[in-house]
Amino acid sequence: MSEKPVDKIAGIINDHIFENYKKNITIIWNKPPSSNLGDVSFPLFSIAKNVGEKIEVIGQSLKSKIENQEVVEKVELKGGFLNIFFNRNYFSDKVLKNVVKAEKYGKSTVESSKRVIIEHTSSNPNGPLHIGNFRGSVVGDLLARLYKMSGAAVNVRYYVNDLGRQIAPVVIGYKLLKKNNIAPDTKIDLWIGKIYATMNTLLDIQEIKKEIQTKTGKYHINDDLKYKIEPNDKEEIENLLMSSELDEKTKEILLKRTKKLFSVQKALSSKIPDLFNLLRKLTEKEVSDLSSLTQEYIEEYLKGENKQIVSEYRELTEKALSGHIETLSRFNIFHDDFDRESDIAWSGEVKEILQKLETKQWLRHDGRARLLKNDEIATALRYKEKYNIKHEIPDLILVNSEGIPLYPCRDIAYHLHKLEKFNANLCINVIGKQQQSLQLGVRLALYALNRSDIADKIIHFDYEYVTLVGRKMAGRELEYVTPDELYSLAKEEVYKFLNERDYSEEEKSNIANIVSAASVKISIAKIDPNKAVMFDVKKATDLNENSGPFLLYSFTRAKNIIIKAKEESIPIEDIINNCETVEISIVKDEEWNLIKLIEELPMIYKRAINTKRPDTIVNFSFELCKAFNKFYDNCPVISENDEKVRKTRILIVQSTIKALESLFEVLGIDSLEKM
RNA sequence: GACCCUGUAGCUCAGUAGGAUAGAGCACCUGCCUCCUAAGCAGGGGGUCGACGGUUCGAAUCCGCCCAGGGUCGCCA
Repeated sequence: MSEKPVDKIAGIINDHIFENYKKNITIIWNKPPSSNLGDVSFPLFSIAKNVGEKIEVIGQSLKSKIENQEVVEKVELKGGFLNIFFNRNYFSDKVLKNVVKAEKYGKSTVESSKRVIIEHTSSNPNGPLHIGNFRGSVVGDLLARLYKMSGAAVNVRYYVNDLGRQIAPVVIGYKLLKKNNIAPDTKIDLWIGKIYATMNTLLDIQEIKKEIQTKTGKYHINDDLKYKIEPNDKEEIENLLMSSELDEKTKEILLKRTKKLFSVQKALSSKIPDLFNLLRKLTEKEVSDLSSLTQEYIEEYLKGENKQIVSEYRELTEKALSGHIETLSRFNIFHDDFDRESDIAWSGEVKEILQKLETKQWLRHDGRARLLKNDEIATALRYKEKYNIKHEIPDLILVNSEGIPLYPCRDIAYHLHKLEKFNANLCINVIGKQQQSLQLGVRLALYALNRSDIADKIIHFDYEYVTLVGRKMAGRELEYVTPDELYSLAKEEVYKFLNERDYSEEEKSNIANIVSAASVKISIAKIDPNKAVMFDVKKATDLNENSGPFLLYSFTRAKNIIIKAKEESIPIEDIINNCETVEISIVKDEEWNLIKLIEELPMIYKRAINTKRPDTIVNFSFELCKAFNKFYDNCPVISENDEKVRKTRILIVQSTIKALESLFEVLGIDSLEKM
């Protein structure tokens, strides 16, 4: 349809008001609460008030203007609303034939002027993806697909934070295992996650023991127990601290840390006893001082000159990343480019940036540390004014007191060339909400560097984190749920259905893969990213609770009608290819409601992009499927005797298929003909 | 203390450029497979939209003030 009927009517109202009252007002419309009130309605209150006319009078004159439109069946004036009923056959004729003939329904050029970078996932390469950062993957993927559907050029990037301090012990642990010919007993990133938890715990134990020794001067560390807290260790430390001369606050902190470490150690030695003990023994045997070795690794990798260490780091992070990629691909989530934080650190850009900032009045020195006075930048360069920020903005720490540049420096450099490389006019960073102030800091730093042009193109698309029912996620204690886990749990559920069906093993496996992926992905995608979610594994893998399988099932039902119709020798291809000649005949509400929804799809895409709410796509898909299932139950296609009605229904089914294919593409889920 | 987000049915969540009787799914009851796959459909119960004020023809939606939960706030990312 070249112009939406609603817009056309709104236009008529607008013209009428302008002609008679010389006023230009925005016309709003909405869906009546019940379909027997009409298909669309225009509230007249504000219009009447605006032009100083009685609602009845303006309503009547608009009614007579509108009711002679071809697409309009009748107009009713009720309770201050102008209610429009469309001519169902006329409206459906336009919609169905347009959709059926479309190469890809919903594909548009609305955003074709945009070149969009979407950065998402960007999880630290020291363990598996868990549902927290996977939420970002899902949201980012939907956004990317949405922009593509709307004609934008899209570049999806993954920022690999391989410089994190906590990665060094993992590299060391991984090397120890490799040297001793211990092979992974599970998916590589999961295995790395275990090493991460273990090595960082060992490191912490060593460090706290050292600290207590220095501070109290009395504690003696048994060399064999450098990396372990025994129950009597714990008692000794507690007694020592209580009787020591240290101030209360220090005592309290040290005590708390000791307790925490003891419980983490306990958790690990019960969850992964073999690996934990093995790594502890290897560390004791082969690493004299884990703490200083870690420091050496961190420093060397930041410099990037020690080939040996660089290659060890690269091997480990590459492996972890390969696990992420494998996981993501199960859910049809792909990246175009991977950028390593270390590459940026080695490039010299950070130095340049710091030098440039050094010349500005906003850089504050504090010993060797460098801080950016963000509040002053935001005021002086009118950032506050532009984005309506009224509160104070905290400083951004660029360099720590040891003179080491921190993460934001690299992120500033990254943004500078990321946008230029792709010639992007929009950059959406899908990053957890915790980084809100950090991300703002980076944009302000760009302002300070006279690159407000770049900063203004960056959007921090923040999403809330995921918590587990009854517990917190904690990588260090191996307390997390992975998308891989959900995927296999969902698969078990799917097989419960499939085992009652007479499909081949190959078919079953294919169906199980697609349904499980959709189930997990949709269960995450359907929630507003702004909402912190309490994640319940049982619910997430309950197929009745989730809309993913429901969407897929609706599609198979639609497809099946077409397949069956062909078997019954109904000339489907012919009807579809020559749909112009079909005389549309709508006889049931279920047909009509479905068609109205199909017509809305392009608008839904537009709105999802404008409001940056990819979750609305899921809700719309669900509504559409619901309407289709009602149609399915009430409107037989193949056995329908009236030829016009039958052909109309075939076009309705085909349009539904087209709409769902489009939606599935945006959601990144595969479709099935059988399930 | 400052800032951001959230609070809607027993549970999980939609609905916010102000609109008519606040909606789904799950769970709980009741029906429907001689009929295109029942992973479906039909029906039922269940709500002071966190509280109180304000703005107006009209508020879950906008404003103010509270309350509760989560997050961030100088060297981790």
